[in-house]
Amino acid sequence: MTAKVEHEERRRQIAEALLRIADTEGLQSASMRAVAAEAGVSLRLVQYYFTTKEGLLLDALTRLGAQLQARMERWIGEARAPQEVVTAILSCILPTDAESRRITRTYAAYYTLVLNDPAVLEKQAAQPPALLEGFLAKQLRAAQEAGQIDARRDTAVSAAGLLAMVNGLGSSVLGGQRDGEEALAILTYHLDELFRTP
Amino acid sequence: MTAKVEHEERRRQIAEALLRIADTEGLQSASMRAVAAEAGVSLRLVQYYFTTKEGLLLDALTRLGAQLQARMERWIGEARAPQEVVTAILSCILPTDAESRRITRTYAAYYTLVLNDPAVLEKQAAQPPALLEGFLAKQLRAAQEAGQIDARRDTAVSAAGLLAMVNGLGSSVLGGQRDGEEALAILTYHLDELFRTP
DNA sequence: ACATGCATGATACGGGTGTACCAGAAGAAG
DNA sequence: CTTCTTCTGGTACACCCGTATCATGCATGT
Repeated sequence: MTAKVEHEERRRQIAEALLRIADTEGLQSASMRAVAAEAGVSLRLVQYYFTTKEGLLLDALTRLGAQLQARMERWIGEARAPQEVVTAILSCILPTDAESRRITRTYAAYYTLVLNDPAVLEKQAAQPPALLEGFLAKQLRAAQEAGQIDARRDTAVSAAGLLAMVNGLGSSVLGGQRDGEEALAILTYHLDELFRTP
Repeated sequence: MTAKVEHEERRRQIAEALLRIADTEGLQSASMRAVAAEAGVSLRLVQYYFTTKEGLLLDALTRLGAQLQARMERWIGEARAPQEVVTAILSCILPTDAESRRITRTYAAYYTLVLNDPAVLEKQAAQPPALLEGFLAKQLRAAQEAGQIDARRDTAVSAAGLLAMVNGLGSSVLGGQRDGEEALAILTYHLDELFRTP
């Protein structure tokens, strides 16, 4: 057979074309024909590799999640101290550079789609945020036990609040209300506030 | 003539039909025909009162903004103390009851639309958040001068952070990650944290 | 009473959508 | 060499979209 790698490679090529369109023109502009044109293949091929549009959307979303996770791991790097890890995770989500801007924008595009699609994408997409929040809370707890955070703080609630804040900051950046630098400054301010033992 | 009030009444009726659809099925399902059906009028009428779809979208967005502002003023009520005002404003945005859920969902629907429409809706929609943030910052500053907030806090940055957090919390509620009560709890926790003089 | 203008209804048009169908290449298996 | 599976291209279908057009009602101002 013509090797399975080529098959997967094609799928990747097409799915990434979808993501590119979702980033630049929004998901509603990502028709099958537009994706095919962007990927440089025929409409039939898109149909062949992903039978339905929903399949394509789902696959692309999975890949987007993988990209974000890869970025996070890259940003964490060799950081081991909880404070550094938390800072890395949170600030790498903010749309400060081209890559994060792209990822955030595309996620935002998917967000609206998920809102009005009962639960089709639910199982696929609803887990990362919950897992991430748990991981974050664990890091904060570790920092707290190391004496870097006031013992009276509730680490779980703090983690949820920080994540929500980063999310909201990202929205404001995408909406053009402020730029990435300002958003990052706001985040670091609150992180400094948290990591302070009186 | 048949009185201008009827004209405006019709516009309201149609625009609210649009908002109703945007809430329940998303903005992408709000076609002219669907809006007409929802409002119980003919397609031609929708065209007549709002010549173009963009006009309808814009008008409905303006009304949505007015609804949110009315809700905020209602929630502020007779509260005058800065802490109460801030708490009221922030918590009334969270999707905890039917009305706020509706408003938040509809705003979210518009958000994606604004992201990929260069600047058509910009002037119309980009001002409220900035104004609100300024107002919030002013309230925090007042509370700080009254000694209810640690003097070392940066009120402007805190206001921005809180607003972003509420925004993010709203998204998580809409996404089904947690319910309104939990979100409110997270918000109150951070407010209590802020309004505390060591 | 008639003409004027606003309000409404029915329908048509061009275009874009997701998906289905049919017909061939190309290469492996017998 | 033939046969069969995997892959690719072109095209058609039914549907929905926003908008434009034509025609009619109906109340009013003179």
